[in-house]
Amino acid sequence: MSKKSVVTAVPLGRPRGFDADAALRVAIEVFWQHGFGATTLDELSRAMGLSRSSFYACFGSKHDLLMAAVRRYADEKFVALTEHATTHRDPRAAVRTMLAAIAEVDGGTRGCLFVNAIAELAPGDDELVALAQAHTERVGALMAATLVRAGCPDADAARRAGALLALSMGVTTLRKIGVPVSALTDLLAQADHLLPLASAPKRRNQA
Amino acid sequence: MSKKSVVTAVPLGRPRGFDADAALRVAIEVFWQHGFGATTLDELSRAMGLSRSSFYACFGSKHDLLMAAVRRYADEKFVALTEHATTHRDPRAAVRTMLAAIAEVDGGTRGCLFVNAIAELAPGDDELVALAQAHTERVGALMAATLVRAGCPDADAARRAGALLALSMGVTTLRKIGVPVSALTDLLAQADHLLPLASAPKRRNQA
DNA sequence: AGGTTTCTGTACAAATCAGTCCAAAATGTA
DNA sequence: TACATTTTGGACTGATTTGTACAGAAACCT
Repeated sequence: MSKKSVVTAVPLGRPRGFDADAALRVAIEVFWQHGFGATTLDELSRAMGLSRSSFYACFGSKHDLLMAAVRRYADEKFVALTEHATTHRDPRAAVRTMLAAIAEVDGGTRGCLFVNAIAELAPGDDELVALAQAHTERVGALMAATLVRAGCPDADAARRAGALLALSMGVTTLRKIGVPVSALTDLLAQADHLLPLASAPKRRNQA
Repeated sequence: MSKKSVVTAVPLGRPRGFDADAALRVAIEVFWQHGFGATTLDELSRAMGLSRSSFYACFGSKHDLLMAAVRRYADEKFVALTEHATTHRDPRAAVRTMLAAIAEVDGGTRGCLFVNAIAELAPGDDELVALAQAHTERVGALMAATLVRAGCPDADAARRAGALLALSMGVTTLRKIGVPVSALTDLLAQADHLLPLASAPKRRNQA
């Protein structure tokens, strides 16, 4: 009755000659390097290795592609952060690793694609703002949970997580103007002052 | 011998029919709101109230105008910060006021023109990067000096100042995606943990 | 008032932009 | 092999971009 299988859904006609996933990854790099406005469609399609018509057929528009790129970037980063949060035995170490990841300390002078896009297009771009809100919220929640695990009182977790987030985001901007990595890691280490008691881990009323 | 005075240098011919200073201020607003790439020259000249030829005769180019706008913005902010640093009797209060000023907490959702420009154009724009470096350095030095005045050991002042700077810059980005002001001030108050002993102001070995 | 210098509005130029269209090519199926 | 379906390349479009040229108007100095 049905041709083959409902779930397999073999595409008819000529298959595309490029890997949409790899192309999106390239697009991330290009937007990351040059921003949205300064990137032309020719530059994009050439770097991604596909023609104009294939570009529009697959990605819709320049702005759609940006959204896809930022979304992918944010998702992958969130996955990595979750891993950092759960992998480390010491929650304080987990927080430090997370901060370094958010700050993109070893990502060159491109800064953070997420922060870059927000700074360039928000608050005028509603779609981007919505995505940014959702992503910031989930990362903040993850950070807060890790802080609680490190002994931070629940009432303070959210605001401290927010401060740490802001700190890391600011670091990405400093990186873009050429502040050396050594100074930034040194600077990022100051986050320890926002963590629960340094030397004494978890001093609770237990037994 | 000389016409009138060397320093006065009265301009010959028809005087310009607009206030270049006020026009620059308007340009700051426009760039602040829409960024560099998304702002057209028509939009600029119309908002500034001058024709195309007057625009180019007075400001050179769109990019030159951006540089002038950012420079003016940074200079005025630095003047205000210096005032905050020297006016307050309590250096801790001075720091808090400075942070609020840098974070543009009550500046709407436009964020900070300085951070916006960096995120959009750095690291590709050498001229902007140079300006950003110089400004960041002087603000950092001012902040560090204030921290020292608050009892922070000299060795830590620079990195703590940097952390506070990054924190404030990150807050501007959060503001752009709609995080409410109340949350941000609450979040910014976490900076106290980066200051010398909170409740006990200056516990040194004196007498 | 005359002359000189500078401003100002508009028209113009050349380039570039995002996005569309269409015919040809390539694939799976029958 | 013939058909249906989709991709692909490249030309094309129309709007928009920054920046320039020019001619007339306006102000200052002598």
